[in-house]
Amino acid sequence: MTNVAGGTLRRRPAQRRSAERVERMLDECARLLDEVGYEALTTKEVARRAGVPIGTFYQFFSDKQALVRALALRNLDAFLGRIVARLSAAPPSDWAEMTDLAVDEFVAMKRTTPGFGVVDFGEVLSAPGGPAIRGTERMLDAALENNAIVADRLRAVVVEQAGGAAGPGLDRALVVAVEAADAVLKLAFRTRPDGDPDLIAECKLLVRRYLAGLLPRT
Amino acid sequence: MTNVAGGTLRRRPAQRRSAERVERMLDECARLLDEVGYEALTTKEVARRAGVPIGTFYQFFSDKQALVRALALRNLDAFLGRIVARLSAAPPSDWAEMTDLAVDEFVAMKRTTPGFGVVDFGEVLSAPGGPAIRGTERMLDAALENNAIVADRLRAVVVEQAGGAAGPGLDRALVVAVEAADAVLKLAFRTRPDGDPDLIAECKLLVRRYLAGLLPRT
DNA sequence: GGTTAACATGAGCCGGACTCATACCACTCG
DNA sequence: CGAGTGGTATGAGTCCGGCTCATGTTAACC
Repeated sequence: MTNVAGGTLRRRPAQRRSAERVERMLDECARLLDEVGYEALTTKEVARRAGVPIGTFYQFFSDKQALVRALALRNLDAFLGRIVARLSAAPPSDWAEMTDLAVDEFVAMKRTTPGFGVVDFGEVLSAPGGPAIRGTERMLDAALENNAIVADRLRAVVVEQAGGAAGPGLDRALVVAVEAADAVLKLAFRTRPDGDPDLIAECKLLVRRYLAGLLPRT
Repeated sequence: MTNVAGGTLRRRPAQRRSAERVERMLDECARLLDEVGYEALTTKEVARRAGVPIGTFYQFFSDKQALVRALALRNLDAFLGRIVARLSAAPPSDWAEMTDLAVDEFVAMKRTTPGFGVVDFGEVLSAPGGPAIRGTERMLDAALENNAIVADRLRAVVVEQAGGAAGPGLDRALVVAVEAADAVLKLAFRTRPDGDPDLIAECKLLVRRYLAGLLPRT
């Protein structure tokens, strides 16, 4: 699993104290994201709450985006970790069960993990302002199309679990499914802070129907 | 159709000159969005390019978000206008044709209209940072869940065109379909500036399969 | 104990969002 | 035709947030 230092940190924390500080900054970032959102989040406030001077903050994070990106990656790993854990604990017999499970885990994450789902993996993790950025250095390469990572890891699990054949079609379908599900789930939580159950159900349906034509039933 | 002044402007332009200025500001906003993205867009630069002093800018737009929101609404109206025009010119005989047509129009808009699709209707048009905003006045009510507007208008067209029965299930399905399609299409344009054709095709498939179970075939 | 390199700190710089005191203008009325 | 009046236009200036860098502090090694 990619950990927090996976290319997003300026300096990898060497001492235990530094590592704790980084964690605290990420924690406070998450809480602030829930409280005020991405735009209103300030690095000063994150540093203040984490009890870290602003200078030290910038020793570890090159900028505000890097902070949020690091948090997103941490959350992503937690999310995938939970899915993998549940899959190996009780392997589903069915495709539909498997995707339902993924949706349920997303919902559980959203309810318990501060800052989860506030930032759009696809948007924020790729370059600021999308691919149209010109004058500044592109920070793409590192994180371009990060939802593809979700799809990638899911694919590995999926191919292994269900014994389905891999292929470009499957890959694309998974990326699309993840992107669509992500959007609908975000809508569900925008509509209702605890997640509109109807929309969550509809999300499951969407993924099922989309994938139904494409995949074997194990 | 909601025009630009539909609740998003501080002051409605009375004279012709003012109206032109507002249009120019929106045009420049659109081009800047394509060039540098939302974050790097500055109100000063928009005003400068539009040949309008910054003070005047703020006479019409309460803040940066309001500007982008107004642009999004203008684009949305253009988009829906095109769909309605094509629908009445050559009514499709089929559900699938109709949704394909909507996707094609989205792609055409994206290719010809600066700034289209850069801002997420759902995200930017609702409150900054989602529903979790606390300290500041909420600007929800006006624009909460704007993708619902797309769905709404589509629904009207759809029910009329296809003679299908309206209902809460249909409404929800349309909102979900729009949200999902929007996300996948954005992915298509992030992957390739001119829109990845495979992903565009996959988007059509997604909507077809999702709606197939729900709707009559005319 | 002394030398050196890594790390920590926060005052301050730069620039962007947004305001407000002032100037300008169109129009009315005596 | 000039004074009055209410809306409109303007841009210098305020405030604040992202980010830096000169300086102070600690750790490590000889």
